Amino acid sequence: MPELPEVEVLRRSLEPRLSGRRIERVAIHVRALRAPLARRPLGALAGRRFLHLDRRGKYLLAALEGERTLVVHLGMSGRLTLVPAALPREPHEHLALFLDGGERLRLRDPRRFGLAFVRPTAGVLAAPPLAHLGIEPLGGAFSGDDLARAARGRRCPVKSLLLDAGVVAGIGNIYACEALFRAGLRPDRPVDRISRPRWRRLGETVIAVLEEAIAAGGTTIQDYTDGAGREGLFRVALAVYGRDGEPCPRCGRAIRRVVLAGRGTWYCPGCQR
DNA sequence: CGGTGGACCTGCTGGC
DNA sequence: TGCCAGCAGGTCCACC
Repeated sequence: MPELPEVEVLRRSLEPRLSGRRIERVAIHVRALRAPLARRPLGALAGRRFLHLDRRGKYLLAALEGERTLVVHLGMSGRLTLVPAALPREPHEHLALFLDGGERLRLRDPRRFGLAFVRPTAGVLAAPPLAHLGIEPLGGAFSGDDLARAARGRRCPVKSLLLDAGVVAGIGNIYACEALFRAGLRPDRPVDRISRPRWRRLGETVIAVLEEAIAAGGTTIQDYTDGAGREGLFRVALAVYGRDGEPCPRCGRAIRRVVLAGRGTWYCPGCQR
């Protein structure tokens, strides 16, 4: 569900409400998400205060006192919200951190593709599964040149390159489709048939679409909300994603849906070559 | 080695 | 109305 913009909006919404707060109790209600929920390390978070929230790709990193970091990945359907502690537990609420001040941070995830685990703060970025992540597209260091470099020796469709977290971290299906539309590139164009200027343009559209989505509060299709339960508004700005049969906002031709590498893929056959 | 397809889960929607 | 197929924002792993 959530891609980089949604995780970043979540981070911004939770950071001021979490930092300095103390975890009083940890409740675990399910054995495993995508990986088992380790009871002991999660339970050992009790008594610690939140220091700050960071993000790496689609991972949310909550640094706590005592050199512990809680890492959360929302998978497809995960939702992390801060609610009153007395609010009844909802279905699929798998993990809850009860905080001082009478609130709880809860993780709901119907499909259980998410992750939640604890690591020593010092090594969290260097250890799996974060270690292999590629460049941060919004860090200021990213450009289309990074994509061109990663494409060397490969022949996969350009959309697969954008979705490869080892190349760029945080782009998912929605923003891959939207960036390719804005760059005028067909999703199935092989990466060995893209010119340097085209790569640069794609790099720029990736940054622009991610930044605009963050400014709009992310994209809500079904599940996504920020930490306060607010939905994202970027859905109305989507040009192609989920719009098969609708007219292209630029040329009016019907948006087409195909399946590429197992994922639904939307593009305009007129504008994207 | 790179690339694809299936597996992992639940829930919603649309067609019959 | 009810049922079932298909599809969903992600990632990993087996296989060619």
